[in-house]
Amino acid sequence: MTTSSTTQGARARARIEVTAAIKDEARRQLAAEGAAKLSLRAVARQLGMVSSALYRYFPSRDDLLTALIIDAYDSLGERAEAAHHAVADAGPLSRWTAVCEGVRDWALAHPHEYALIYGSPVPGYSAPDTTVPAASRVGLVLIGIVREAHEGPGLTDVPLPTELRPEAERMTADLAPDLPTEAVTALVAAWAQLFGLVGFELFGQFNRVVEDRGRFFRHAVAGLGRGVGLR
Amino acid sequence: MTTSSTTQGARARARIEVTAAIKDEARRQLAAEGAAKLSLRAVARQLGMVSSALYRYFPSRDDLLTALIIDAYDSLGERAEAAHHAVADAGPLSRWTAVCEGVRDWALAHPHEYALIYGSPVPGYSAPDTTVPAASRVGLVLIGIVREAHEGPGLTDVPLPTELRPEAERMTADLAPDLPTEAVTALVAAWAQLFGLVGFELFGQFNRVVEDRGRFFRHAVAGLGRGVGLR
DNA sequence: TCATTGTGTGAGCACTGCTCTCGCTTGAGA
DNA sequence: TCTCAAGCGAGAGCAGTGCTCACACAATGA
Repeated sequence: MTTSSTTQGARARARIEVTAAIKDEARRQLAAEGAAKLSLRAVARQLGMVSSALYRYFPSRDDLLTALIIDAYDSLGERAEAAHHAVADAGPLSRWTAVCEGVRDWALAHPHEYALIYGSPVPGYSAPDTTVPAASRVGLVLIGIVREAHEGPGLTDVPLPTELRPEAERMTADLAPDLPTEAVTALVAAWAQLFGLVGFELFGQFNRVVEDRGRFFRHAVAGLGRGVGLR
Repeated sequence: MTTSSTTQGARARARIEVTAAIKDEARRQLAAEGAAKLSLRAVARQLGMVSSALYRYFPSRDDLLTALIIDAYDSLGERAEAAHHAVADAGPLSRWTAVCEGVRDWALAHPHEYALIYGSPVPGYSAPDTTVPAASRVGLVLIGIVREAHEGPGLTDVPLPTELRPEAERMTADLAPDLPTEAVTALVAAWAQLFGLVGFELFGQFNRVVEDRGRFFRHAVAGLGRGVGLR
């Protein structure tokens, strides 16, 4: 045991490659057919291996899905971070809408992966804690925008009823102790509402209702940003 | 042919009963295990019939799901309408939050049915137009609240950028020509955002983030209502 | 009365996730 | 350098799935 260093034997390198190949093929099937039709046997078949061999790499279908979920969160998180960096010198509200549009663009480009992470959780499946860091990335970008606004041009005041103050302060301590608790609370709500907009567009709820969805989305998320105190 | 009247033969009545029994058992399995694990064979087994017999009533698994979807939409719609009637003499904003809380309560009580209609669409499944009337009921309740506010105490002004005006007027003509286009546009956005809040709570996105979810929800939807112009 | 229709049966197809045993190959320690 | 456990792939097999089809029986309407 105690095999430590980076340059492992051919065995270990092969394992990494095969694992990646399985995930790639699985992602391809996911994009083509959706999570429910992702079949271990079909993945193995496509890779020219027998289905049981695949269990050497992923102990179950759910574990494969978990790997794909983490990748999807990371992919979306990267997109949000990239969108943020691309408009680094704009005002807070512009940065906010840019990040939101990055999220929407990613979702439209990867509908099945979006459904995997923000749609209904698959069967009895419940995401393990492993996914938490990747899942947090979009939220962290949004917090970053509020923070920069707070330290820079400032935030407008948003109301917070007293009955919610204990919970608001709990959340603030957890998420961003350096920010006004009103802004943090509004941010959490806006975060959820953002994905309501994206989900409704993606899952067909806007069919026959909203046509010019890009413009509608831009307007709606600008409203969200203002609700958080950005300007 | 041309069998017309209500009091059909025993055959027809039996068909209705069996159809209902199938849906009931299917709903039971849906609530217990979720849509993906709903099995025609298991339903048939539970009902003491052979699986192929079930195809006399529902031509495919998707058709059974469609029936359940419509029922779920109707159940949710009823709940929203009941919540509305229960606070008929309150102010518009109170009525708004009451309806939103009705939606949330229903979702928490029927998580799998909620996932079925507002989560990611099942496999390759895409909901047929049959579901539209049932799916519209919650939206109609919300429109009704805005209408009563408009005809009664009035709506506060909400901004609408000129670039969105054409789309906003299209939506208004479709949904509620008698209401201010600013309010209708804001309403559509709030409608989607409402389900973002519900979905995040139900699908675990609020785990480790929001604890006092009832209060948080109440606060957030009050903000949504204000964004539409209610007071 | 008789033919048509509706309904339940059971076998069967092609597929799924997953398990288990069997050998081959690899690579680290003696 | 040799050895032997561990890693890995093959294949058979189990229990389950959605769905189809030929068949038999019962209800219905002409």
